[in-house]
Amino acid sequence: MTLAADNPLIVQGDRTLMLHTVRTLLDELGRPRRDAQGRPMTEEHPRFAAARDALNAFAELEKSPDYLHTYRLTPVSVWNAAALGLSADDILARLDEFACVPIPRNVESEIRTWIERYGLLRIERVAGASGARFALCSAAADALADALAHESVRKLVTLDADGHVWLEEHQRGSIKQALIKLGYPVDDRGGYLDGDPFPIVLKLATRAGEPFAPRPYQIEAAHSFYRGGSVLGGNGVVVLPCGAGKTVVGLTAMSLVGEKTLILTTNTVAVRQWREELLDKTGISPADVGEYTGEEKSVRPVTVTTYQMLTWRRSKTDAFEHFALFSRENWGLVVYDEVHLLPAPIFRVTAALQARRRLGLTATLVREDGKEDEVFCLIGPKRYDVPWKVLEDKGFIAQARCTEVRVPLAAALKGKYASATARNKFRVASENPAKIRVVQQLLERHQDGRVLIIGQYLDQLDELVRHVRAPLITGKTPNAERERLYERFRRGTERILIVSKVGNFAIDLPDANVAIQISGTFGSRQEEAQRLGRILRPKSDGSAAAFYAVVTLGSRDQEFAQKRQRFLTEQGYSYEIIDSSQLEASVGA
DNA sequence: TAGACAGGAA
DNA sequence: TGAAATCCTGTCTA
Repeated sequence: MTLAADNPLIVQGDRTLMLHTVRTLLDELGRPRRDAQGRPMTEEHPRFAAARDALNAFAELEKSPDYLHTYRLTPVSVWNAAALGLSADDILARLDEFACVPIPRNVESEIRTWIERYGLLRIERVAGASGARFALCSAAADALADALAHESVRKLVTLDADGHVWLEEHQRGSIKQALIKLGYPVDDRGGYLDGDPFPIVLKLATRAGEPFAPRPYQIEAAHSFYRGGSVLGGNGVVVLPCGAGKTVVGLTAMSLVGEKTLILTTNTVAVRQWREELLDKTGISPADVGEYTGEEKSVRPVTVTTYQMLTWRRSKTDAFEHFALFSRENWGLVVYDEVHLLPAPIFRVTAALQARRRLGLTATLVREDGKEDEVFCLIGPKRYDVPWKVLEDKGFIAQARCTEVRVPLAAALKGKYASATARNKFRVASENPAKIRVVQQLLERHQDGRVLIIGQYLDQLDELVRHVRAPLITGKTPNAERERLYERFRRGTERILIVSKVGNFAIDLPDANVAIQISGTFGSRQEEAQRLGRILRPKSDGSAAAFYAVVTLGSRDQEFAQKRQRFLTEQGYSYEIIDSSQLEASVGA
């Protein structure tokens, strides 16, 4: 089907894509049908879901209000598609298939240019008498000349009399960074050093005696990364939803590489979880798994550490003391857990590590700091991605119903809101005391639910504790106490937990099936995804999970809630919007 | 020698 | 846009 007038997509000259989510129902005479109140009736656009899934591979969702979603084509979004094997014709065919107006010429040519640029410049390893050398080359002489016209590139290379362009091995990363800024994503065929061999086999049963095998998509993801060990594989990012078992993808990749491995994580809880998983699901002996943290600094064939450990320094001007870990062993693979959080200094070391295999794992490739291009050129392209909804359909993650509950601000607080500075408006709206009543109603609705209540402001959470009988966990709660409360929640002794931002990080509460978010960070898409992820572990009875975002009606809070929801909307989740009075009615009924 | 806690960094 | 949580190291106590 091509260019049908009732298609849902408009491609605009500024590279934005507008996608209609609904269409108006018409009567036999072609007039809008109206409901009892005389309002035009709508239904979900029949091609919306298919279009959304098609666009997901090469465009980024920007805005998702009710009726019209906006996507953007960016160089990185298109290069990721190129790395997945899509051609310009594939992309244009998909746009054509869903468009209701012609695709602007300039967009077509830009897509072609971007796709052509992917791999136009290559880094090749050239064997020589005195060891391997690395050359920057291209089938297109003018592209090479264009790149060399920039000082940022030329200062990193040497030219010989024959016009060959040579670079030092350790400059592979820097040159790729410089070139991607110029719009040239380099195809690095320089290959990898072999790390010290360290065979890793996956076990067929966990220590608890339960059968274990990676799921089909986990195996596929690991193979998409490794690709038979050729120079075309061996680096890149695997994107999987929270709760879909990214660690197992890491373990499978490690077993394919079979060399000493360095694993980088965000915090010590995650370090322990990786260690547990390694011992539970692989044949590695406890003596071969090292933990390199504040408490213990052991370096073993498989070593797990934190980003903070590596980026620690005495003062701003001192050196990064623990960077040496990267060269302490002949690592064959470096795993970057939660790669969307990778801090700037780690990019710097990674730039010098281009001869090591690198695997990035994340649930959300979007970074709020816009450094997607650095992830792209230093870790690698997106190698594998499964839409959340697909895993949901197959039962690997729980179904989730998302609801946004809008609560008015009491008249007494309207003045305070109006007179607050722009930056305080968000907080005043976020801390709307009327949200407490909503929480109580939601708790009534889910009387048997295992509920997490998540908030951003400690004052607000303290206030909530006075009305809802449940323990509160914040950053100040000692680790032992946290563990005790999590354990009580798992056993069912506690049915409700109130958590601050600690709830964003690795906490493993498989039975939680209701999450109520009463406040969140300004517009963090990945935070919203993490929070939903907390309740996505499949339930033993196969039941659905419920996610509520409680926001103040018509306020900054509501605006930012929409921004936060963008990522999940892109994944196919839709938020039902209700206002608090409806909730009152439904609970009463 | 473990644990608790303060202080600094990003 | 700001608040909160994190981690590390170093020091103190028992």
